[in-house]
Amino acid sequence: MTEIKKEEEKSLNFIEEIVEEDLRAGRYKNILTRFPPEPNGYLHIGHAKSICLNFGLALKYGGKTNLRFDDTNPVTEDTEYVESIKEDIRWLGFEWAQELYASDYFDKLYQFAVALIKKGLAYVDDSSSEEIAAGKGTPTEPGRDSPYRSRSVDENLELFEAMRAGKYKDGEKVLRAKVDMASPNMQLRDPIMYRIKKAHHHRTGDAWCIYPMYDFAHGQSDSIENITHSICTLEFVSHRPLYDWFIEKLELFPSRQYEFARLNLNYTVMSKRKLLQLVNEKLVTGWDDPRMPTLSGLRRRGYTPESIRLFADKIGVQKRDNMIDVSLLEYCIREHLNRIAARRMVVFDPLKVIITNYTGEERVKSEDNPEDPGTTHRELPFSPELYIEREDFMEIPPKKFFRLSPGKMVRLKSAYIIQCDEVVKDADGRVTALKCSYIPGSKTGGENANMKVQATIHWVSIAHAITAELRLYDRLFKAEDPSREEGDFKDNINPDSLQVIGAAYAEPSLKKATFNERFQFMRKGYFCLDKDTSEDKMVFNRTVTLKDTWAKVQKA
RNA sequence: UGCCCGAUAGUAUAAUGGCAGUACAACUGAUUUUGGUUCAGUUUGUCGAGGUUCGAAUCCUCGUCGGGCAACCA
Repeated sequence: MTEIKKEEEKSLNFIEEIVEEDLRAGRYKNILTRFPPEPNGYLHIGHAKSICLNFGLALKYGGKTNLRFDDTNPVTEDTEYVESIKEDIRWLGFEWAQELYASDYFDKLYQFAVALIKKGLAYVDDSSSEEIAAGKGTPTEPGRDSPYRSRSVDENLELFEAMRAGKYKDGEKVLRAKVDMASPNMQLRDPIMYRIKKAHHHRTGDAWCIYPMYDFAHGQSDSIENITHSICTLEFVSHRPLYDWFIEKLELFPSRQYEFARLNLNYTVMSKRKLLQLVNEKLVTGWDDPRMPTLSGLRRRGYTPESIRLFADKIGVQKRDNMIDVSLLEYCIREHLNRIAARRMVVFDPLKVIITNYTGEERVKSEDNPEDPGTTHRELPFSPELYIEREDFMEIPPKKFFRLSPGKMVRLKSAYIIQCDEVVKDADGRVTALKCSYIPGSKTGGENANMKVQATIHWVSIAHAITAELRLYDRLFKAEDPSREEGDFKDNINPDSLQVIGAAYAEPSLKKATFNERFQFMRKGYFCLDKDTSEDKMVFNRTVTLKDTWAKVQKA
């Protein structure tokens, strides 16, 4: 009940306000949104913002969302991308009403173009692209009319048909809208509607050699589908008058365009061009490299759909430029993983502990998740030879060091309290082992279980441990805003963004890990199995570290 | 030097002319068999100058700053 109340009290973003007003005024019975990716790359966290907005709006107001591929440029697009995009949207947890393609409308769009020619609102231009660019003027000076601007309707009809029939080479002619070469809005200076591209299209094959431009495809596609709210990013604001112009002149369903600010994340690049460069130049292993901000990368890294939806919800929707702190994303994934991840013990950098007063072997019980009131438990083998984390011991501890040091006691998680009696070193003075004694009865439920010690550390039994490769990730870029730095953005790549631990020692229960599971390696972070796992080697990715206040204390 | 969009703590985001609030981050402290979690608390803000008004983050004017627009890309 309080949950619902909270939901009601939450304020609306500006697009929700528009939708509610439209619904209240009875402009639409139901809303219809669309997510319109171009299938020329993989989806990233920025797209997730748009997906959550478009699908979330429809869900909230009882409408629907179409998935429409904006496939009007055959040279950059491919079905490989279509498939990955569909997979990513489904993974995020959304279902589209219809799967559509701008290329579904090529015939219709051609008819629309003919209609505009007949109205004297479009013309074939023989100018070269350089001439057209020169004729556009600049933002501060008006453009000049093309010499072909006043061709007759009949001539335009004939030429456009010839364009379609393949009589001209690429670049020889274009179809332009006749709007206003002197408009202060550059988008309105007779924008190109169609260009010649003798290229194979991933869906229409070689049926067409002319392809509509974005501006002549997007709004019309929206109209054909009866999209009520066409939501895009801010760089299209200046296109809106053109969007409306085509719809008005063609007398189509009046879809309306609304713009919001795209997501920027610090220490991250988000442009498709730059991400493609990282992949092509092998600076990452692929689109799904766990350091990439792509949805496939985040998925492989161990991010959950819930965490990304939470993130999208928390960042909100506005029109001002923003730079979101990655720590918010990290908060969102920790928030989810803390609730669902099974706790396991894994030693990254082993230091041998010999418990001199313990013989034999036993199994100790440990809860899988203390956050879960109905948590299950597992049994861990305990024996006199253990590994603990090397960083959990210091021969000469600084003031605030709570862990093991000579003469000090710590608890071994879910097992006994031990005391360090002796430090074993090799010839170089490096600590090779610790001789400790355990406190009998200090195990959970024992008579000495309530003894206070300053720390509880994780451990594994050497005889029972299994090994696994661990991949630890850090931010891919050193600079907060890599694309804003001087020079090449790639100069700001963090050389330490990947750290591989070839063989960490894990409790044996991890042998049964599956790809869907999420784990918290206690005191070390959240992990999931990587697809590189094979019969003879398990590989885990660190999704995110735990919050580490000790690390902060150390730095200070 | 044209047109358009925008400006609220470090970062985001509310307050729709009436007490500037929330989250993340940061910092205290409590709890804790994870230096995790949880809980309590602290610090930090309306871009500037005028105007309208009993009252302005909100409306108006002028600035300032940031962003977008001159692809046969989307």
